[in-house]
Amino acid sequence: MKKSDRTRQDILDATASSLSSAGYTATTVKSIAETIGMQDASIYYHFSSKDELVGEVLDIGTARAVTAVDQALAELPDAHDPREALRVAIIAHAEAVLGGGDYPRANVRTFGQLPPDLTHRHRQGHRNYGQIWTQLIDDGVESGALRGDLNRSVARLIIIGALCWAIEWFDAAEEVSAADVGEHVFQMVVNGLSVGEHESPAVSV
Amino acid sequence: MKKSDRTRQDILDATASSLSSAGYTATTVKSIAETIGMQDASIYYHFSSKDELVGEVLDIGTARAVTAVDQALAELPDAHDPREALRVAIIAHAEAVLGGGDYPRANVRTFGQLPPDLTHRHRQGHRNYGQIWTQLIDDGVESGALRGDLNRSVARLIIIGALCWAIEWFDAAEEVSAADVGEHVFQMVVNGLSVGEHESPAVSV
DNA sequence: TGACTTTTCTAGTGTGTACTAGATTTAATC
DNA sequence: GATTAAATCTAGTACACACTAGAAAAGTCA
Repeated sequence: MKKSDRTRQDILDATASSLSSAGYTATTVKSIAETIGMQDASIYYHFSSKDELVGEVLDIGTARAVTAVDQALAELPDAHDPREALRVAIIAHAEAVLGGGDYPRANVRTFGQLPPDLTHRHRQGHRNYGQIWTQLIDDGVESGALRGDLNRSVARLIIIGALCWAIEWFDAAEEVSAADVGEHVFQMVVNGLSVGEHESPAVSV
Repeated sequence: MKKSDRTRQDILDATASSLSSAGYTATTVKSIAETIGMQDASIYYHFSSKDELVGEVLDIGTARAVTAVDQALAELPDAHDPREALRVAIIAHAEAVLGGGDYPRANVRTFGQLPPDLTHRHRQGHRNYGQIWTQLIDDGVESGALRGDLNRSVARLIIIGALCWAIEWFDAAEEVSAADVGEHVFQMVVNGLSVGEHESPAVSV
């Protein structure tokens, strides 16, 4: 029993690592097996198919990203500026996807390259994640802290998009931390959304 | 001579279409041939390999995006606000990639899924394109219209990233045009960058 | 029409992929 | 230490892929 769990975990880790750096197609069952010193056929003792294995990795990645953002929001003081909530969420997302482990990264990296079955399997998870951001933006607009003249759905997708795409250049950008990227996205995007005379928040200016 | 050119163009068009909707791996030589009613082997009379064909499609896509942005900037009045230049460039990019043909779209869609040879082949093209944006941001900062306290390189990548990622959700977003997406990115990102008391531009507020 | 060139097709090759079946080894239990 | 169960391996299948060779067809022009 023990052995199996350990091996299973090794397989998941190797898959997450490969997905996050090489993408879906280049992640072959054989390459995963080689990474952990096994024959490719042995993988099938633990997982019934490549896609079931990949699906499990992506599930873990989604869960970790959601947890990271939820936890960051939970640590806010009871009465807080809705902009601060957005800031905390953006930075938590950036740290989870860029600086965190391979699992959340695999999620973003393989987005748009997955076979239809897997895409469909994770649609609900993505919707749920998007819901967190919809709520944050709605709170901001309804409290008057954020502009209401823009399409909220488009605004949400632009924020998430800027963060997700960062995975394509983050590794090559030296001297910039994951939190830095989040801070930049917040500074650019939220100060753009924010209504009024810009009492620029502590961090900048 | 005529026949060959026509067929060649059909092959390029079919490849661009497939790349932009299905990605690199799912774009097979056979599927391209089927789209235009040929046998897969016949493709090789016109192109020596799949990657040469794909490379040519990507070259065309890059050229079209560059042309679109350059042209939009050229149409600005001689004396213009650097923010307006950024706005015009952002909208031109959005229209080229989202609303334009399959070629620029293929470029963005396959980013990160290409084999190393092709990635390397287009590195210079991407750098040149990035240079346009670097210049726009530098102009803005040096004229005092844009904040100088943020990392310009990160800012540039965030803007381009927000635009590129839009390809992943744009088709599903109804009632939003490519120009709308560009306008939203500008409103969010540039008003966040801009220094001072926000004389919100005509379009919004 | 007939000679010639251009273009496409038929029929394959070789390689890499996910996956399977059954033998073999390793580990746990009595 | 023998028996059983768990885990891995060896050896293969079937299929999709990019690509090739040479025959066939289509087009061109005297």
